Amino acid sequence: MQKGLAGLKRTNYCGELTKSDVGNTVTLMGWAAKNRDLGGVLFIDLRDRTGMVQLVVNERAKDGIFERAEGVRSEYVIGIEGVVRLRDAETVNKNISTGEVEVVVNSLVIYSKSQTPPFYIEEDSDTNEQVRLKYRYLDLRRPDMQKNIILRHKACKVVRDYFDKNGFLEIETPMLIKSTPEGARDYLVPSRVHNGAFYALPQSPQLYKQLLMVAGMDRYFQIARCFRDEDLRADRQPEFTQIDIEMSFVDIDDVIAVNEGMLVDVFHEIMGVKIETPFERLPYDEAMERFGSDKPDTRFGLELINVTDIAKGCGFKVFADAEASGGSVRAINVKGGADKLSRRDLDSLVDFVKTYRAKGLAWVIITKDELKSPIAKFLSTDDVNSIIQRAGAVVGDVLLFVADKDEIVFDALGNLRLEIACRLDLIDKSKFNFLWVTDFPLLEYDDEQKKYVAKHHPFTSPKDEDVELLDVDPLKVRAKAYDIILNGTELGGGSIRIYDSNLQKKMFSLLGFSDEEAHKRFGYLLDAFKYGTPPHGGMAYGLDRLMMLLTGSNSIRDVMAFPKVQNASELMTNAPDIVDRKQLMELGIKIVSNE
RNA sequence: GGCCUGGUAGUUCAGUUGGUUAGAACGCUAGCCUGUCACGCUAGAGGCCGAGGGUUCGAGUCCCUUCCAGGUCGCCA
Repeated sequence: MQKGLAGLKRTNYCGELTKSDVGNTVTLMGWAAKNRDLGGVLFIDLRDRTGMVQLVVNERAKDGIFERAEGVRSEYVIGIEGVVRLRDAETVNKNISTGEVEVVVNSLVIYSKSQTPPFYIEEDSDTNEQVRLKYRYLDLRRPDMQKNIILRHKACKVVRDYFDKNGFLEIETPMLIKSTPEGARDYLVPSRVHNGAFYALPQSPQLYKQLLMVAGMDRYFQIARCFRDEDLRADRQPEFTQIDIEMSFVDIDDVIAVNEGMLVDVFHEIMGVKIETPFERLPYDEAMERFGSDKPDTRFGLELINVTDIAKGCGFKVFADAEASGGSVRAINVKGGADKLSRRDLDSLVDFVKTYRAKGLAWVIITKDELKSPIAKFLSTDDVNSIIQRAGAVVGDVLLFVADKDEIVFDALGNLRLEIACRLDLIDKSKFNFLWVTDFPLLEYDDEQKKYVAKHHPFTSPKDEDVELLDVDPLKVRAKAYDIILNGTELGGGSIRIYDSNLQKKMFSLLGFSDEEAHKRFGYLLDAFKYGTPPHGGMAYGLDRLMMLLTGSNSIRDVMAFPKVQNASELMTNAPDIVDRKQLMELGIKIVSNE
């Protein structure tokens, strides 16, 4: 039966005991990580959030302590009172922070016993994630998970302190909001009071933060939970956290400066890394041309080379056709690749680009006196020389070509570039390459829906000098949008917003909303804009992705306490689950089978 | 929805061409052990081989279906 703390009061944490505590009587509480029973003396490693310390019990100890200690198994929760003692030089354990001392136990209470845990509570567990997630409360006891969660807390604190210091107010926005069917799929919450009506969970606090600017709050931030009902990935969860920011009376440079300051603080406090500002800025078009990606990893080369003009006239139909249908032929030059990429490797790279809808990958190996390539016979000597010259290729290099629509060429080569860098170990892991990608297109054309869609979101302002193009050539209009990229990962993005209700109306109409529709969905925003709206703009970061980078994790799940698995369920609680008929009745909901 | 990888003891894995009673390590249980820290020694328990169906004299192994987990494409304004 439970017996409270049994008269003990904790005086110290396990991991914090040092030589300076020698001689002190301390009371410790925690989990028994290990019990080494040597017969006449036994050792227990006692663990808490801060680390571990070795307890010693001798068989001569009074009050049956030795017998009780012998019964202590892994993960029992115990409290002890004891005296800190210096270890003999030859028994010091250099592997733990408290290895120079140990605690001689004078009294011992077993607060709770533990079943044998399904996996070892240790650093670097190799246990299947399925098991770890089912017993997440045990997984979270492991030191590396505790470290991640603690670091996340610290990062949030740095962020809060930074924005506070810079005049931002932390303001909460609602979780039960109006659905906006634009963008990702919404999670819906049925209303009991309004039969047949639904709230949505926010995909982001976007409109509320803009309305806070209209409300004169001037500078807002929030560490906000967001929800998107889309398929999961290693770096995507259905609920995730954004560091969300909005500022009044600013343009791009102001927002960028504030955000660079935040990243400087975070990297200094959390990583002890001094990062240089201002960060490089790269226009979207250049990012795509050079790296085939709007979030380029600039820690290595392998830049894209456009050879469309040379390839269009060659005898290789695939190249000629790509040009003729408005696409392009582009290549990357793998320096010295002839020795590093076997024929088998090349074949696997062909398969690799196919996952990005490329129809194939042409390769050319440059040897001393000939080209080794399936397409060599289609290329004239002139063509070959021009390509080699443009690519700066020399003997031993391998050129890899994709020909298709630009979109596919960029996607395939952009990802191929990363794949090769990874395989050939070309990435300097010690680098932190921060980069702003700017001048995104405001709109994209969606072939399926046959209409324009917003690249960022419908509230993004066009660049001042491009506003006139809205009527003439909307796809040419560049946005006041910017993404922050670190080592090829998009940490966040933002934009300067439209603050003029007429421009906002025009934007909605370009996106194919009738006046009526725009009013129904976003009327409150358009109305608000009629009452004096400051120019404003902001930014949002994926906190989980940031923590993934800061902790060197491979998955976003390792920086979240209770993540969901790929089918969006939670293995510990088994959510989502069916609910009582009575609950559904109250909500006026009837389940219709999907089959 | 598509593609790829995996599922065998509590955990991590091995399991030959389809062939007797499915193995190892760690963990667990019991006993011994006074300086261990991956303690050691001795003994022992522990299996619906993800599930269902099929082929076969015989299936962990081959085939089909299905479930689960991971990665990824689509999707993610």
